[in-house]
Amino acid sequence: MGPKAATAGSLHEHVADQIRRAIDNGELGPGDRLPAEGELAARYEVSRHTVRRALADLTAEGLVTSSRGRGRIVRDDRPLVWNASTFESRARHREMSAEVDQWSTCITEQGRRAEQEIEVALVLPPVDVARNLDVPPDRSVVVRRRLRLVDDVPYQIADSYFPEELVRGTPLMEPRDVAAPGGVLAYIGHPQVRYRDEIRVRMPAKAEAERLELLAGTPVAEHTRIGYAADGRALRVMITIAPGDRNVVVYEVDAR
Amino acid sequence: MGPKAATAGSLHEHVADQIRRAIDNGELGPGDRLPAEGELAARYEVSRHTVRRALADLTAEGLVTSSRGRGRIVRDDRPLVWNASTFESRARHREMSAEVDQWSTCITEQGRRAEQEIEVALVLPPVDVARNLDVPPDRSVVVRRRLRLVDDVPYQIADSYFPEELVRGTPLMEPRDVAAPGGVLAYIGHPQVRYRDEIRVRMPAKAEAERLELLAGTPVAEHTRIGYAADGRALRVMITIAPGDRNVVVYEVDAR
DNA sequence: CAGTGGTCTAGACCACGCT
DNA sequence: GCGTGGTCTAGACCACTGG
Repeated sequence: MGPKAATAGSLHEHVADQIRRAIDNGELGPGDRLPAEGELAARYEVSRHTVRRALADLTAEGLVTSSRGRGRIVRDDRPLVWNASTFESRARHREMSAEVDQWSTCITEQGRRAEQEIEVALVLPPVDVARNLDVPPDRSVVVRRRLRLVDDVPYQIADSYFPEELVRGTPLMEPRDVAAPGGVLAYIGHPQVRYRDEIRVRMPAKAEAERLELLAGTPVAEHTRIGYAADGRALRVMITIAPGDRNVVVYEVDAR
Repeated sequence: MGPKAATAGSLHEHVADQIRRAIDNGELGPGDRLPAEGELAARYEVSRHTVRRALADLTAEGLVTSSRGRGRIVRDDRPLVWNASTFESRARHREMSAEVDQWSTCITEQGRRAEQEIEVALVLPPVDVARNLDVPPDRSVVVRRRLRLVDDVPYQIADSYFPEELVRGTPLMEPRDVAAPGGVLAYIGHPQVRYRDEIRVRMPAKAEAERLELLAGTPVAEHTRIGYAADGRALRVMITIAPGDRNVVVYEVDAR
């Protein structure tokens, strides 16, 4: 027969549609194993390459995963909730113990185990950070880089940038968990009274995907929080990379 | 030579890395055309299939686009801002003309042209909607489906679900723009005083990708807003699908 | 060791955009 | 009509997983 007609109702699309349908209507549930490539090729009477193309598309859509030797399975994503509107609020600080940080509390409340890998450095700020922090781009800033883990699975990357003079000699320069009544910035004399959050959605860079151990077809939210003092000065820029398969971001808003 | 060594430093990864680097350091800027597949195959001394694999990965990462006959070009994404915290706030309603709706205003302020295609229907609610709206899953609800366009480009899908008894006989049953001082729900006697927003990040379903004319490798934010009355009753569930290449979601938060 | 997915080649034809 | 990407086959070997 030779090569088939192409484009619109292409063979690989047909194969992908069949499998997608099986997943949508529950024939194939989360965790189930897909038939092997060879079997699918036989079933639909196409070459193995065509089956692989269909499966590659489904993988890019985030529906299935593959691993060598083990086969392909339907993904099972049940993200945890991250309440960005109460996170770091002063009300929340008041009702919480001063000993544990906000992040750990948020996760522990959902019955999971939280952990952070922390690293502190003095760096030249990325251009976006310099602009938002209102410092010259050639002026070093302090960055606290955290990899947050839940039950030993990477969950978020969260990098906080501070003007150097603000945090020099404070506990924020130490690469470990810090917590204080009312929040650490308030504790060192610079309470944040207002935030601006910007949320972008994109595919991860290669380095991010590796650090977070992301499967193919997993997008991330890039959540930027700029914290301001009462006089309008920017105190901190926090950039959180939150994989879509592990995070739901929540805001509770008053319709004032 | 035959088939090469595989996996870690695979050939297609090498090719992809080279091109990625050229994009990162500006050798290839947004809008620039990539060399043809054949030329890349020759340059890196691999088969065309291997080049295609590398380019497919870059496409899935959202870095490049392709179209038949025209070649591949580096993507240029400059998203518009959507301020979800002031959107629909009563303060915002007060300062706005009662004649135009919030969405159009938000876009017009950024110097662009907004448009909506609206459709109203009576449907059985999706399970999530039924739960959030606190109605039985077999009880019909009213849905207002909107496709929002900016300069004729699809920008968001926004579907609002209402309990039927709430909107029967009101302007909300009509498939056209509605606006009223203080917001339409307030106008018909059910002001929203509080919202809960949930933001999920995922790859689009096939139908969504087609409706929004998304390029491969474009993730979406699924933004669910549940509006509550003063007595705690849920009045409305709005589900917005916002493509990552066209949207930045913003929240302004008081650190009360 | 058998079975699965991962990588790669060589070669063919089709559909589209542009000139 | 030429050049581009899109689809497809047939066949080969490699690497990992699990019994």
